[in-house]
Amino acid sequence: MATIGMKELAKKLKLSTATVSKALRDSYDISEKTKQRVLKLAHELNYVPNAHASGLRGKKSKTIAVVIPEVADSYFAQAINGVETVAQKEGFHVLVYLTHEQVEKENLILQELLNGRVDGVLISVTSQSKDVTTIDKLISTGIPVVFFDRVFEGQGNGQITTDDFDASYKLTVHLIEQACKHIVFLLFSESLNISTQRMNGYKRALHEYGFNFTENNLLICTNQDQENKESIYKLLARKDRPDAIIASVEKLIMPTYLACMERNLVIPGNIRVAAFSNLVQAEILNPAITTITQPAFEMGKTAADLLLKALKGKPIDQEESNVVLPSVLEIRNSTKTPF
Amino acid sequence: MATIGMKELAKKLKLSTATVSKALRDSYDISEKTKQRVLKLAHELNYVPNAHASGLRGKKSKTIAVVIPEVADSYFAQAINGVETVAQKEGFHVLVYLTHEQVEKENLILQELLNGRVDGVLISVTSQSKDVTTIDKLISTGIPVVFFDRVFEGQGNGQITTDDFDASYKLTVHLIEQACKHIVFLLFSESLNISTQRMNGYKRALHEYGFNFTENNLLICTNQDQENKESIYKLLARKDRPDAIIASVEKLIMPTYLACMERNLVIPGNIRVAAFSNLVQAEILNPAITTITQPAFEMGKTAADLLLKALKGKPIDQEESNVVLPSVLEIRNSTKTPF
DNA sequence: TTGAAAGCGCTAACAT
DNA sequence: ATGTTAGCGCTTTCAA
Repeated sequence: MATIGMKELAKKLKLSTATVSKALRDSYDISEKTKQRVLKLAHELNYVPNAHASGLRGKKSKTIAVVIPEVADSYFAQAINGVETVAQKEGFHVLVYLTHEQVEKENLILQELLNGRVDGVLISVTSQSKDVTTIDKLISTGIPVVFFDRVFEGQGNGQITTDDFDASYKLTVHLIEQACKHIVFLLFSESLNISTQRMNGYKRALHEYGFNFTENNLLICTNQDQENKESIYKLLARKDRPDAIIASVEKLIMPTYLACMERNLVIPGNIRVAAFSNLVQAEILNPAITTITQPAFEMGKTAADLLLKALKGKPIDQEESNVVLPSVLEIRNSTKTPF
Repeated sequence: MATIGMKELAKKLKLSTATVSKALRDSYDISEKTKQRVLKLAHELNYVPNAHASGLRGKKSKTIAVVIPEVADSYFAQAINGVETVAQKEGFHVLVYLTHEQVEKENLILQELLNGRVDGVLISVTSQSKDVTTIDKLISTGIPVVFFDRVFEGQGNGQITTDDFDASYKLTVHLIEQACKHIVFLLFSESLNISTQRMNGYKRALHEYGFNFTENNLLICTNQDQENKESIYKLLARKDRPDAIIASVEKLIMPTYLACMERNLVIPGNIRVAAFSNLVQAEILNPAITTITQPAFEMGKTAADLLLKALKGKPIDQEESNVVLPSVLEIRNSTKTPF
């Protein structure tokens, strides 16, 4: 049993496919009566237009791609949710592609999108991404690209980010106010804008409060949990052991907590810990962790809205294409000075 | 600058599109030399075949849909990862649809997939889903449907599940061995197979150990976090307050922990808590929570493998289409008898 | 070994 | 207000 197509629909109605097509798209030059007839039967027979045919014909696929490093991260999971909400409302389909933090994969994926599969792209780049040629190619092909969170400055048709610098600054100040004297920043990538923004906010706070910033203030992490845990474990044995750690991305929370446990260091008694994270369970961690929480859902929503607006050919002013949403510093027990 | 199409490619090579097409698909009746020439230029010019054209022509879209209740849940995030891994390897694209636990949405989504947009469907149904007509329609249209985790017994082209009954039984026995006398099971849905399986394993253990099962052993939860928290909060004030709680799905962990905190009940001192959850951070919760962890990634992978196999028209035997993977009971502090 | 041509299902320009 | 028809880009007979 195949699905019904427009031709059969037309035949049953004793109309031409053209009329049916127009009726379905609510064209002005079809009589109300005919429209009703068509709509009714289409509904009854569960007519669904063939996506490839309309895609081929109309050069529109009603599909967008979301290209992200991974799904198993609260931020991205929540962001996808936001994207999906908008897409569903507007009748768009969402293709999800995971780069697994590999630039090469990212590039292959973007290449594949060059030929009509999607109308637009939402992307949060890899920690090593630098090259914009494929993205430029997409755009010059007429496929708008909107960045969110991990953006390339000044690229694409829009950028949705958070105030990483400020948030990081505030968090660092908070730690300093909790009497921390040696805060180590766990850096995730040296090229990612979010990483440098976060690092710079941290540096700025250090500077303002008269602390020196040296290489010892930074621990460069990778995408390997085990590796990270070992580096942090070693970090905790340094003679100038830090009295606070800032995990610049969510995935660094686990290795940090575990390393502390293994070293028998109590958080926050012996060491304070804070993280950039959207983890829903932040409050019930042991101890509850102070976080900078991004409006992830909102960001996904905003990015999708912007993309769809671009797809509709609506004019987009500078302000709209460059949105910076505020993160929230949620202070919890992991950074509170115990008495 | 538009993207290059096969026609231009053919012209530049002084060949017909037919030859180019065959060369690209490595057809037997094209000379090796021509194939090389075609492949070379195609690569140089970044030729990407138009997805809609091939989709329309060949009735194959190289796309599968993953229909799930939500992404912001460790299980689903990990499962998508598994699906994506297989899809990427096989050159398939993945459309993700969220039902937000609403049957109506689920149905609309499935309806939309009836017409060629995807070659196959992976689904984990809504907590209220009961009707299989759309799924049957998909299958009879030639679009295979594979269920994972939240399945309809005996439906579709395959089912990937875990040993929920056994896992739940084991967990309950564990609690009983920890001297728990009044274990309450937080039920998420009354119709979902995973829910009933989990509940039945629990009941069985109670029974075997000589405990009565009454309505008081069950707390029916919803999809509303706040609502759930309140029910649990009330539960904790009953004269026969439970000495253990089993959260049958991950999202019930937060309300449970929070309710306990608000009632000043210490886990596991005053009450023990365990959950079905794939939360990566289980170990660093306060306290570390005992979980039944499903092989989520593996399940996604297995489901995708099965679906692709069906798409390739390979024969699938009963055993293959009905996979039950083992969950793991990870005992942590939340259920340990304190001394 | 290569090419000509039909057609996948739909849309839109152009008749009627 | 409705119908005819061409064509989107590709694949696949079938003929050369």
